[in-house]
Amino acid sequence: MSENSFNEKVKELLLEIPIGRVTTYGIIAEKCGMKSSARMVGYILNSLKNQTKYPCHRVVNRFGELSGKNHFQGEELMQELLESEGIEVTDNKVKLSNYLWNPLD
DNA sequence: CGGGTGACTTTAC
DNA sequence: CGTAAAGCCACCC
Repeated sequence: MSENSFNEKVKELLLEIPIGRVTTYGIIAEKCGMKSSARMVGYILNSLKNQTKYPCHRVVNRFGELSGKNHFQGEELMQELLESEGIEVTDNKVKLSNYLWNPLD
């Protein structure tokens, strides 16, 4: 019995994201075996946003936009966290070409 | 069981 | 990366 496999897998994957890197909902979804349901990733992250244990701020949409920043505790908290890790945030988004993390890495 | 919603993605134009 | 439409799945009423 794998419990809430999806939820659990997302948590594990979040903890595997290296500092100074970001990933997308689609990648997480696919890595958890539900690539068709990237929406669920954001939905689950919403449950983890209050838990500082998980780096929810390192998850962006496919264009690198901070789609979840509005759902964070502070309005600019997500960007501040990313910048504190060395990630440059411009126009409310990051450069996936430079910061995107691939689980295979 | 059905309808609405959401931190998304893909395809088409 | 513009808009529009469809797919997707958990959760709530």
